[in-house]
Amino acid sequence: MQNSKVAESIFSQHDHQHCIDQALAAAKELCRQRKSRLTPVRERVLELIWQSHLPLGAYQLLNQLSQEGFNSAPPTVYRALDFLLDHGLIHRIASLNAFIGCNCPQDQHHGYFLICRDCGSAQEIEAEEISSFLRQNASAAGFKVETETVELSGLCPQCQNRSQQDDQ
Amino acid sequence: MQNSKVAESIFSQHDHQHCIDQALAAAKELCRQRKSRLTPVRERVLELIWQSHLPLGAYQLLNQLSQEGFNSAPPTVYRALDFLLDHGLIHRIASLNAFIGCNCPQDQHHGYFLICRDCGSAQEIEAEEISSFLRQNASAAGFKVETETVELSGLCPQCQNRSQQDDQ
DNA sequence: TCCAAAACGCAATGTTATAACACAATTGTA
DNA sequence: TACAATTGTGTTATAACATTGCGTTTTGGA
Ligand SMILES: [Zn+2]
Ligand SMILES: [Zn+2]
Ligand SMILES: [Zn+2]
Ligand SMILES: [Zn+2]
Repeated sequence: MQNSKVAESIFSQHDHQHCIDQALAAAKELCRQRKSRLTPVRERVLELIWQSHLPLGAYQLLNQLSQEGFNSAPPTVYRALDFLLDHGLIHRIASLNAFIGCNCPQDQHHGYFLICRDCGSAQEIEAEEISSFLRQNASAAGFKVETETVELSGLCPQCQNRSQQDDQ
Repeated sequence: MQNSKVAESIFSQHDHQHCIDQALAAAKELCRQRKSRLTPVRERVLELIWQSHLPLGAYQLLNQLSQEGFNSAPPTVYRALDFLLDHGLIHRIASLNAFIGCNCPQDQHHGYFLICRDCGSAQEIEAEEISSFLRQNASAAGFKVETETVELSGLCPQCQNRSQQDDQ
């Protein structure tokens, strides 16, 4: 965790093609290093997930895949998602049953998310402090944490402004 | 949040009948105050949820209800669950698609959970520090938190001991 | 007693995820 | 290159979770 990208807000306008390019490049490099195969389906699913910062459901991905001539049965997309999850290239958002790209797949980590209920965007936020804080709380109960699900839903800066304007 | 019950670990052996009695009594009192109707289905669903500290899925509840002569279609149990959720008598655990009783429904709060992957028990943990910490982190990104999903999965004290013994 | 709102019964359907098994592609090895 | 083992994919079916719509019953209050 922690490179300069992480701090950038995805809620504001930004060069999203850069997000995509970087994610795809990182994925290819990672798979090369690990001698894992980023097959066409897997790569395409990752691209589809990165088309925006909106978490996508498996069946949304499935629809898009099938329109592109890929085979379109649930196992196809779930297998691709499993692969991407295993390699940390995406995260699953439990409260939405949806999947989102990870912008720092190099280092193993849990995903912590800010999810806007209005525009739907999900931003992954910095982890170390949160993780240590939560683990500290858990260990007070003698509990050994293995996986962490932290998903905060609410309003992003943009949508707060928008709803204020609407009030007027 | 915050009465003496909260700190007690549900992972160790305890007088669980006391948990049940207290939860049911609190529910009745709360509904009385709010002039809400804790109907037979709703009460029975709450009892079923409290039969242990294992989060239960809607269809597990449905099976048990039907064996008791209650109507057994999904909407029945989901409506009861919605009622109980609305009144804070239970929490939904997103990472499990399951429901668990709340031991302090008096005050409105989010549920933070320690979930043992071995025995399946889920313990709700104290909230205020976690909540303020998370909100602080979120507000640094200009994000306004409304709902919080915090679910830590791992090994409870008991199951840590057990797996150590198994290793020998 | 009558009414409106709340709760419930019921059937169908929608959504998310996995099981099981056959076949194809890839990789490492002799 | 042959060939076995592994890994990935196609396909069908089904499990698991959740909601919609509509009509009937119950309930509490005017
Ligand atoms: Zn972007
Ligand atoms: Zn937003
Ligand atoms: Zn108990
Ligand atoms: Zn346990």
